[in-house]
Amino acid sequence: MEDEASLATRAAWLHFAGGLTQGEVAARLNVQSTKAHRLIARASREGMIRVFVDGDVAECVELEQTLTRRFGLEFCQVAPDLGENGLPLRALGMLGARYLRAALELGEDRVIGVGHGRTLAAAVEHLPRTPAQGVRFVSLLGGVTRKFAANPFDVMHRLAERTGAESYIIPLPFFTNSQEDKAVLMAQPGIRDVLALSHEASLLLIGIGTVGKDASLVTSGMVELAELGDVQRAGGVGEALGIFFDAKGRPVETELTARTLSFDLYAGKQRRAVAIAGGPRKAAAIRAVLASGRVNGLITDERTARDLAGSPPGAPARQQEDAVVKSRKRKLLKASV
Amino acid sequence: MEDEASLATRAAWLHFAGGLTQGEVAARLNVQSTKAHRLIARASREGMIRVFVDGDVAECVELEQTLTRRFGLEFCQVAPDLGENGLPLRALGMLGARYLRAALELGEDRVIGVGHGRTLAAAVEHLPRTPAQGVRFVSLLGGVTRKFAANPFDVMHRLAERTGAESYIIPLPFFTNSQEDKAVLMAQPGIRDVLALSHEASLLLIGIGTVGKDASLVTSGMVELAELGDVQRAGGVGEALGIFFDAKGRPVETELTARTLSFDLYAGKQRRAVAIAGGPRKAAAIRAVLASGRVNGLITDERTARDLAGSPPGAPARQQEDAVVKSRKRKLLKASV
DNA sequence: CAAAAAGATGAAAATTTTTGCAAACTCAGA
DNA sequence: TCTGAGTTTGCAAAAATTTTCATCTTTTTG
Repeated sequence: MEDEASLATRAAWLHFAGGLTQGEVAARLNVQSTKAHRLIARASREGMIRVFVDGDVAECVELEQTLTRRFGLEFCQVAPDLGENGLPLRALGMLGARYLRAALELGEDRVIGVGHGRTLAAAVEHLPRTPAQGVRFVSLLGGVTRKFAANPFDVMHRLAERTGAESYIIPLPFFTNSQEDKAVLMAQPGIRDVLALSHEASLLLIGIGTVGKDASLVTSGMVELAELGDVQRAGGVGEALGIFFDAKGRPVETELTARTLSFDLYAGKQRRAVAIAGGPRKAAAIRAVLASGRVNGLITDERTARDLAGSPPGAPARQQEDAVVKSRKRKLLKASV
Repeated sequence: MEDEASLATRAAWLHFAGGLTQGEVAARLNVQSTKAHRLIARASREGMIRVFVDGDVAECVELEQTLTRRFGLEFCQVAPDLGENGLPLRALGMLGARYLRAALELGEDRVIGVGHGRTLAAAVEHLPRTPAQGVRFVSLLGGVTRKFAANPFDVMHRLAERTGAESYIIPLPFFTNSQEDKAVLMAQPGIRDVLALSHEASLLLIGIGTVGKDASLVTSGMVELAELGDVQRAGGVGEALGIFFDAKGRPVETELTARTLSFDLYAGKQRRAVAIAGGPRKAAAIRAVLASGRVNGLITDERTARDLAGSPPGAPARQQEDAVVKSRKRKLLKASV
């Protein structure tokens, strides 16, 4: 077992780093070429191979500039369209991982706050092993869900595992049962420390949620649909770190607000807060959150970026034509990139 | 032109990040599949694709630990064997580039000193574009060679080009004709400044040379074979930054010493000095240099590491058998990893 | 302006990678 | 020791990739 994994790594190294043909790898390792293939496939499957594409795509760069200007951002990154259905998790995960990696290697941030959501999970998923002792990750919100869906603790754990950094979580529900509960829980010794730590974060990585009935807040069981209904009626369109914003970017106060257990985006100094978000139904939510001015960086995908930029009439149609992604089995790199 | 590069990036992104087949990429981009291939190949060739192999190769990790202990190093990295003939430039280049990149992104070193040699050249060759303004590279030795072979200036230039950093060279021979010449040359205004700068370096990247007749010092025409003979007779076995060391790590004084135009490893404070070296005939030289205690990091390849670790009797022989690497054209990833 | 050189293109061939499948193996439980 | 589910193997076919080569375009240069 152990031994085989090491062999798989070696095979992958020979193939990807050394550029040997799978046949050559096989010869070197004294195995059958199909076995070499399987070793390499295994290494890929287990996520040992990480690929980043660094160059610029003209259209995306343009969108980045447009969005930066339009929303007064400090920076913006747009991932080229991969034609994914539903959430563009792959594209976002990739870019998010690249950003996070750069931040880690730059080493300027000693404490990094982390939000919730499938998109953030995808970013961590794509992060290559990057040693970063001295950095501490801290969860910005309570993370107990009823159903399972990208368990936030897993995300934090994986982050710790990939970087060797310590990571602190808040083992409490995102939304408490009552305002009193919230006060009691927040006063717990362990919890207080984590909350205090989160205020030291110089970089916040956050997701953005919608308020529709397909919002992952609902599907993951964090909130009841009815509760979200209140928010919607009050004008809420987008959520970040448990705060709901209306279309103008103003926080919406509802009964939920008082019992939300999360980092207070409005407390303390303005920090570097980077949102990673995108997807067919997210544009309005993203607009709302950006309008709040509490977020100064955005990582999104090309289609969403186009939406946000105000979809110019003569937009290139060719992307759409055959947007149907053949659902064939995933290619080697596919699974792992 | 400009436009094509962008398209190439998009194609590469679709292929590597999205996992689309080259045919699918072609369809999406409305081009011929062979053109898609060429676009992707181009992106790879230009170093836009970064591949990380995350897993550890058990044997290499073990060797790293052994060497770190045995030579009292601060750190050691061992590249898995790629079965290269002659110098393992690819493996070393790869690991060297990774190290340099990490150092650049960490941004702690404002001045980085750079030595000579094909190995260092290979490391720079593999370095992806890594913006690093504010860093200055400085050549640690004179670099005029008689014949051409990995012209040191080219290395420095490429380093500058890849990183956007300034780089300073010493446009003089490595070995001057006489001791008097050396004094005169070193007093030149421009030269003095560069030498002064090199003393500010907090990180030194150096190569290690042998003293045999195939030493690249000889083949590149920097030294006459006869001159090296003197060194050998005096017990010299390895060279680093123009200083020759005997098997115990003591510097060897010869006639050559007095007219060597290079950074003085013995001057000033001990710095972080990392040697990148490996290859079939280098073990003795590396031992000598490490024994001097002037170097505290080593990046080498698996075979050399095994040599250095004292080649245990029952070492795996299978690696050796078919070490012949077919000299076929490079695979896509090959060029870029 | 025309010839030469350099570069891009697409069809087809050669090579490499990936998958399907049946035989061989492993190993816990009867 | 035998049995059967679950793996692992290796062959061969299928799919994808890379290279080759002949042709066509563009650029350079005399």
